Amino acid sequence: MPRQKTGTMKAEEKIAAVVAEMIHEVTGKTPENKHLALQVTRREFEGDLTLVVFPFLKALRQSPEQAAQTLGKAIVERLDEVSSYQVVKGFLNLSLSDDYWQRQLAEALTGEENGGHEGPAAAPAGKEEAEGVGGQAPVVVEYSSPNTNKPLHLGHVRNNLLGYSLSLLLEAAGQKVIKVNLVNDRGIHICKSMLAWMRFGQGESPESSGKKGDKLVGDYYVQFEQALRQEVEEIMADQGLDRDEALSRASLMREARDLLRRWEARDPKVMQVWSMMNGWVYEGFDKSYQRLGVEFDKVYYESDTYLLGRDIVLEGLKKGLLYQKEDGSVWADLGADGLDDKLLLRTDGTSVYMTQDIGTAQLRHDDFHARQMIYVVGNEQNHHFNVLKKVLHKLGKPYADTIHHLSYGMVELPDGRMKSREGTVVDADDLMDEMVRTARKTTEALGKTHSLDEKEKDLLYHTIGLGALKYFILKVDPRKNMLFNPEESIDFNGNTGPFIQYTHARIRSVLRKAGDARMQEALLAMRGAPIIPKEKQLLKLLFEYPSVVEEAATSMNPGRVANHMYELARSFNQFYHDHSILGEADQASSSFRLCLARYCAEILRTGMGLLGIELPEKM
RNA sequence: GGCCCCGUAGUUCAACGGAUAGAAUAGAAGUUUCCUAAACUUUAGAUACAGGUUCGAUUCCUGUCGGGGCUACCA
Repeated sequence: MPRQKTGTMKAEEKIAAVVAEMIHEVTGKTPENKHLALQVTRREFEGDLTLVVFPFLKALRQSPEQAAQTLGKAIVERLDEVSSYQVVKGFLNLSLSDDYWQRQLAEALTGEENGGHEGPAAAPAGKEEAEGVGGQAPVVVEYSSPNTNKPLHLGHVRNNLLGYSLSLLLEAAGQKVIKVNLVNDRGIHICKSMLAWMRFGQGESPESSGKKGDKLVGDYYVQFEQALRQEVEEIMADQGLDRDEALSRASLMREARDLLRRWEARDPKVMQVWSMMNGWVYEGFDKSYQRLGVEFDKVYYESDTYLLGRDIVLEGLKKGLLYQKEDGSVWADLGADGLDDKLLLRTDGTSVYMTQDIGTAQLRHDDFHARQMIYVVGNEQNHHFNVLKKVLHKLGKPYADTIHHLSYGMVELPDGRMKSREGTVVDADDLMDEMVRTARKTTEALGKTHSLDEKEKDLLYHTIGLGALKYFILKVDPRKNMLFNPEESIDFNGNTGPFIQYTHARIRSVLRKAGDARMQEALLAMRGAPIIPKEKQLLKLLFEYPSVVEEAATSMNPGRVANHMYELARSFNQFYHDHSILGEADQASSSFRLCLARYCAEILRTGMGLLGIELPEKM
């Protein structure tokens, strides 16, 4: 069901009400809400809204045709908004009057808000009560969650775009949203890049080398792994040991572990290198985030949360909620949940990944008392989050139930997943560079940049390139794995971001030509214009938008919005190809089309905005 | 081995249990004196397989086959 609007009642709700009433009159039963939901009539049939009558047949004791006829007749009689109905098999197709459509359009264009952006204030009054949550408890969305030993790659790109878009979607659906990042800034992998830098770096810095900070640190991590592999090979050859044994004897590995111990002991020298190198990485990340257009309200660092996690675990142990083995390691018994027991503190008392996440969850809960804590994390960690929830339950934390893992699929390459060992990792910055380069090439080839200065051009190419990338990724259902082929550049034609951007630019061009005065006139002058099929199709898509946003928010799937935006743009192009807006002789029709085009541009802008995609005025 | 996810045109993606399974791209053929041809039109092409549930299944259930993930005192 569409969200209840303050003020006017939508035709759909009135229709549903009439149907419910009719069914009740005849049968004495109240039909289920889900059966009263209307769907937009498919393109190939006449009508605007469709009611499926099959669910009512038993109660009404009528044939599909009869039932549809009865209901259709009653609806047309009782509601001015509905002008006619057609019955096709068990489907009742209702047509709304042209006048109703035009009133809706005028209202949409003059209202303060446009579709889907109602803001928290417009949320229905008893909503919080109904959910038993006091006030405006926010939703916390964690995304990005990078490690500080490697630059961002394509997988992070999907994660960041999803997390950011999801946050905007939830806000559009009336929630208060806090965007957070959790930086994994501690652990053996960080020590590896530190060690390599200390050994081989000779004081190299981003300034001295001109390298982006995250890249520089990533290079040392790679260098460590190479040096380590070489040392291990040598040990294996010289001493005839197997790989595991050789690994544990390798001096590099021992030094890295030693570094970790010194770090945990807060050795000032180690801390100094650590914070310096992390600083470089953050500078680099910030550049990438800025280019991607994502941001955070708060950043958590694992180095701040793992100790809290350890305290919580120790407390749980004291309370007897956890158990300790003879070697000193601490475990959660998850046998009752059908899972293996989970280690929470190692024999030497240090923390594991799970321990840190326990601390993070607690800290986050204390900070925001969120109604929901969403973690945008890859589906390879399904098990981890399952266990996390179970462990928190075991520890008696009620917020365990507020945790939701938005488990998204991997980005795969034609030969499978990215592997750093095989050098197939697609770097985020490189990818963005390439997108912008392609945007430049394509745009210049079309020769449409005369009127822009250099700065405007750069901005435009960035907008188009990033638009293509974001749309490419967000149009896919987050839960599914998706494929990226580095050999083929991401498309700019067809079902793509630039296609939608281009459609918007064309509309804006028409609107500029019309001018403000004519636009104002049009609002009043459009009444009485007959609506033709291609206009009707556009109207349907435009007014379907709010429910699409709602659906996208509840299903946490920005792809819903992306695909709707494409439908809308395509539908506009079809209309625009066949019919003139400003050249139309009939004043009412021309005005109506102008309004239609304007609303179309607005919905495209807000909808694409929810995907983090900007739409240029010209391109 | 166990658990989880996924199999839709050549390819990449759609489809609250609803009508004749939509698009894009690649292929073939067209459209520009006209508000931006990054557009529009036509054409051909798919639900892995076998059962079941029901008015109706790509969607839900069972089995088979195929792909991926997880199953660390890594993160």
